[in-house]
Amino acid sequence: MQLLEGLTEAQLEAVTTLEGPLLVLAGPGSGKTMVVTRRVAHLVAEGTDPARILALTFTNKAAAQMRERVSALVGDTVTAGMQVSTFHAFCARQLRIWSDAAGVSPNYSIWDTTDQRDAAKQAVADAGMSTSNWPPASVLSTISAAKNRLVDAATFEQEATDFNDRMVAKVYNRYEAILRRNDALDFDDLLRLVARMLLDNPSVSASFQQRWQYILVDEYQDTNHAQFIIASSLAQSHRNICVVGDPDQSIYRWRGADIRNILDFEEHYPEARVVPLGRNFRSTGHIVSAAAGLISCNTSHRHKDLHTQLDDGAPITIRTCLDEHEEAEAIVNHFRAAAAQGRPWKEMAVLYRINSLSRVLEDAFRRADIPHVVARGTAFYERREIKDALAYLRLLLNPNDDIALRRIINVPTRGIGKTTLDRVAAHATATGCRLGEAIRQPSGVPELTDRARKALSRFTEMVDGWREAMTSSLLGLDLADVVSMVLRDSGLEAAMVNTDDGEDRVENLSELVSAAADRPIEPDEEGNLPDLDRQLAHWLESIALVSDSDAIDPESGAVTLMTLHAAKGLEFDVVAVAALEQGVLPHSRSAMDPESLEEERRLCYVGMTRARLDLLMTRAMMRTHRGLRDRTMSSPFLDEIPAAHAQVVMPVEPWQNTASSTPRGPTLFKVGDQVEHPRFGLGRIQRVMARPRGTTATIDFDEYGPRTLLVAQAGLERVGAEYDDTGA
DNA sequence: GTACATAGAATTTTT
DNA sequence: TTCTATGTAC
Repeated sequence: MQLLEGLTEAQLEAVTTLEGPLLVLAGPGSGKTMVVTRRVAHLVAEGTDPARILALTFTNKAAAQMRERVSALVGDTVTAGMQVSTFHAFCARQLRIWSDAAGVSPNYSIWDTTDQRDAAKQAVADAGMSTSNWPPASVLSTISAAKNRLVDAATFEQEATDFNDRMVAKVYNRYEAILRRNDALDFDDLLRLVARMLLDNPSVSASFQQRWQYILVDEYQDTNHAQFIIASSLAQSHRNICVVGDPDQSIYRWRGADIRNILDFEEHYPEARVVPLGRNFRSTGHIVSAAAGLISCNTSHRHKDLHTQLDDGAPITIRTCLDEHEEAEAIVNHFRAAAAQGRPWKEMAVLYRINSLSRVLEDAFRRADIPHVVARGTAFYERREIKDALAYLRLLLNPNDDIALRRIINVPTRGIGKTTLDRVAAHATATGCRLGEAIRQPSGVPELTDRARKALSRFTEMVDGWREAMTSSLLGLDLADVVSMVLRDSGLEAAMVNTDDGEDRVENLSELVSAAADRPIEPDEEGNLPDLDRQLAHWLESIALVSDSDAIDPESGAVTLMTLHAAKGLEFDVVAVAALEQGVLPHSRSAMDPESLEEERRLCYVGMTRARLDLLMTRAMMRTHRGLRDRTMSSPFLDEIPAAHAQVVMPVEPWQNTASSTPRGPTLFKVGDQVEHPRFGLGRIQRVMARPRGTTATIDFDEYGPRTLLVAQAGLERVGAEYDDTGA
């Protein structure tokens, strides 16, 4: 049978073990995706009803990929019945279906990180604490960790022993109250409430287990406690649970991932079959050995090393550069050389630890005219006008969502300013009603001016008008109609027209309308089309759960720039990992804690193992961060890579480049001079260096940014008088 | 009530 | 560097 062809013994075992608990330990490049998809296809081919299969992943992209690959094997009529979903999307959907059992409104809002921070900030203030001593973001991360362990506010308060936890407990209580009052859930709630429901409600749990008889969990090493509870509850009776993962690729500890879930799988399921896939089919020998050498420095690394039967290939390159600009240039040149040998751009990627590094790299690729995309799927939905539009829609579904309400009640300005809102809010608090209700009764608030009352009434009429239009079967609106109606009536669109970048914004808004029109409409469990409210809820939900890695399009024909986290699960012919510096990779925030340092090492390992043929690792000796230029120290990880597999490249003539060391001789240029270049136009010299091929100057061009050129060949002209200030 | 300016802070990764 | 929050002028 075709499904079982060309597999190694281990892979075959993983594909054909259909019943009972199964742990697949899949090293990078070990054919994990192929094994998983064939196993699902095999399950269906053996007569399992696809509707009984539930596959859970971490990203939408992984879910889409799995659905696609299984379809390719068994046809999409079969996969249509299958549930392939991310944990969060699965939970979000189940909570709308089982809202009564879970104790939430079916129209609940999902609050994103910004909304959460606003709520936490308010909670800190309500608790009488100062937001400077208790930064909302840090309090939130403690709360998030508690939620992921299924510890609610009351339990957290009971268990809080030290001062810090006791203070956080006060915030946690109030934060939860705010969420509840607003019919809002944060990301952690989605998992937590489903886990709680499965634990506490036997009939719901039974119904879930009846419905899905085969559970598959991808990236199991990254599951947190809530996800563990969900997966094990689902498999409780039939124990048909297959988990796939690799402890060496666990990189989400900071988000509550508990590596013990995968390490202790055999304890939870003593009858489990364990299939290690350690042979790498992806990368050439030097790359595999370099990565294996690095990961062997982790004390948590217990499994057999990765190995390959492919050729050795080329050693990896470890390159030290002078600064981030030269680093970006080195990567560009490296990629250009690979392209000259016939490698397509889409088979190349630059990986970095922190998003802020993308800028310099992006500039370099743009200047070099190389097609490139930065993986930032959430960027579109973070634009102000889009967030505003979505807030209107959220409010339409959930009138109790104060954060949405406050965001748009005066956008565009309609005379409902801070004073008015404060008065209404004070009144609402005093009378114990919600803000959303209070603005509907402006006459009940004595402090308001007539003008403010009128403005509030107009706002209410507008929203009510939309609701009516939505429920009117006569109009027969679809979701895209609703979106454009809101954009038009709210004045959001019209207000854009006169702003400086108005055209782009109007375009973004119409893109949002197209997105509403193009979104897939899934029929519900009974095969009926959901009503407009439900469609809106599903759409907003899918938007809330978009991630950066969702934007990666393998067919785009461009170099991909992304974080190391976003790169998990992907592979490329040529990979550059940038900024291997102390404090960046490993990140400075991991320095205190040995376990975090190990996670940074795993992150580096994940990055290295993305490369099939060619791996470049770079670091800069100087780097500008938050506007400050600093010397850097090399990452300890570079020293842990076995020398036999790496070729080390150092800068040719470092440190002849300070302002005082202007070379003597025929050079007419020195640091700070304004010069003109025939192609790049005006710029200012930042640096002059003696290099083997002649004197070079690094010039910050007004139009093209910094470039390093050979003075003898560049045809530079000095412009204007000499300046005393160097402008730097 | 609104728009602009200036001071100050900024946690890395993400559902 | 870039964003945000707060204060000031209209």
